Amino acid sequence: MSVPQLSESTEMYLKAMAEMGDHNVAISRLAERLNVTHVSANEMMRRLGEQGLVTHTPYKGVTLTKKGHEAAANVIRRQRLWEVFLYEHLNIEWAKVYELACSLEHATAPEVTDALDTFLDHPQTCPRGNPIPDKNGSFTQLDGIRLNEAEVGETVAVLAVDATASDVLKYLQDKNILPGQTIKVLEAAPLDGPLTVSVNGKEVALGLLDNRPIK
Amino acid sequence: MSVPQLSESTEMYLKAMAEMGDHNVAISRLAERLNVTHVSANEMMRRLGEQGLVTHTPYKGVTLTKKGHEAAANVIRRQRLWEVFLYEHLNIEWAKVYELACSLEHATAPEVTDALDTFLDHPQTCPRGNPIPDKNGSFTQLDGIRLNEAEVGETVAVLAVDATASDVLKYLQDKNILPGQTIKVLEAAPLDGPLTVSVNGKEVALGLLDNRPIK
DNA sequence: TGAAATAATAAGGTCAACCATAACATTTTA
DNA sequence: TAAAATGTTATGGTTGACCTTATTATTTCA
Repeated sequence: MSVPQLSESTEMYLKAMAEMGDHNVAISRLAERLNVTHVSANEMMRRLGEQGLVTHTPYKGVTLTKKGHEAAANVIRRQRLWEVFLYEHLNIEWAKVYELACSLEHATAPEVTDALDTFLDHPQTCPRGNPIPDKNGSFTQLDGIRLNEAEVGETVAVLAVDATASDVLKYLQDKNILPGQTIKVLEAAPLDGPLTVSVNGKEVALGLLDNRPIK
Repeated sequence: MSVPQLSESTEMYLKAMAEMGDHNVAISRLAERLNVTHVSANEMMRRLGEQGLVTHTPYKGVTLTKKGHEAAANVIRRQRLWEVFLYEHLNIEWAKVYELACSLEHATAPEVTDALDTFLDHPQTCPRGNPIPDKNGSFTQLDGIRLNEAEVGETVAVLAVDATASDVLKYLQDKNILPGQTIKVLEAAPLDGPLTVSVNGKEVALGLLDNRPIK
């Protein structure tokens, strides 16, 4: 009770936008990710526009305003802190943590967020390897490359995983493609096709470009 | 996301009913406690009745069914576990814990509840002294008396506090009327009027009958 | 026992966030 | 450059949980 100043729905849209690059996000991509129709997403963008959270340039996509970006960083902060708690302290499996933390984030008052941050000793990244914004919403930027940018034959360490869909996370968990893991790129199918990588001596196919490794 | 099978609103009604005695709860009391009109509460009771969660005997009040009682116990379990976490581990002040935990409870998946219970080492009571239902919804019953049932002149230990309203909790916190505290009943105004008690050598007036001490 | 208090129900309205269908505008690409 | 793809807007509908106002039913108590 009493927590939300922005609705859960609004927070989900803002978070999705931030996770999708913040700038000129196609409304149809947003709709896909949030599992709503593009008409609903359009409507919602109009509302968020009225609230000064996003700007919409027709046919070019939506962009977070400063205010929107701050709100999004705050949501992401809450979520990633919960991810750390669920993973490190409650021992919940890696692939489930994102989704379970997502529910909690919307119900978390600022003082709980801050106390949690203290309790966790100010973690820098979530279990997926992504940075946790600080109280003011500043992110430290990861300096890695996308997995599809790695050379064939190159061995890289997984820095972070962008994926949020639970089936993708489950797949990565099963194949042991987790932050810290070393993997070797064996083959890249043409036209940005699937990559074949080697993990712990096993070959794994990755159709998704959802990993961000560092050399 | 994805957590709730019962809506937040439904959970709040069920919890309130359980906290108010479970049996023949006057809909108008319920409405007061939840800050909705009695018409809305009536409507909602009709819906919960259709879902088999409550039975309504007109002019007699509403009663939780077995199913409703189980659901309520589950909500209370989640809330009280969060209360323990917020109080013991995040060091959030006693008077705020109830309300902050209330937000979290609705966003908590069963596996998170169970993992939290394990993390907290299966606590028996919340910071307000009330028992935490187990996984199956069984409560251990407190054996105390209500403060207004104590004799004038009697010294009692506070077993638990029933209050949930944040201003009441704040008052009790300020006056140090917390579980474990020893207090002496100095005077009882007639007609269930306010009690005067002594706490740490200070006199405190209690108009509310919202404490449950044990001899 | 009859008036006052309390409880229940009816009727109609709001609001956020969704939906579908359809028309129209712009951009991409073949 | 025209057709296909993509994006936008309009219209009307749904659902849950509220609201107000008003009427009717029951219980309580003086």
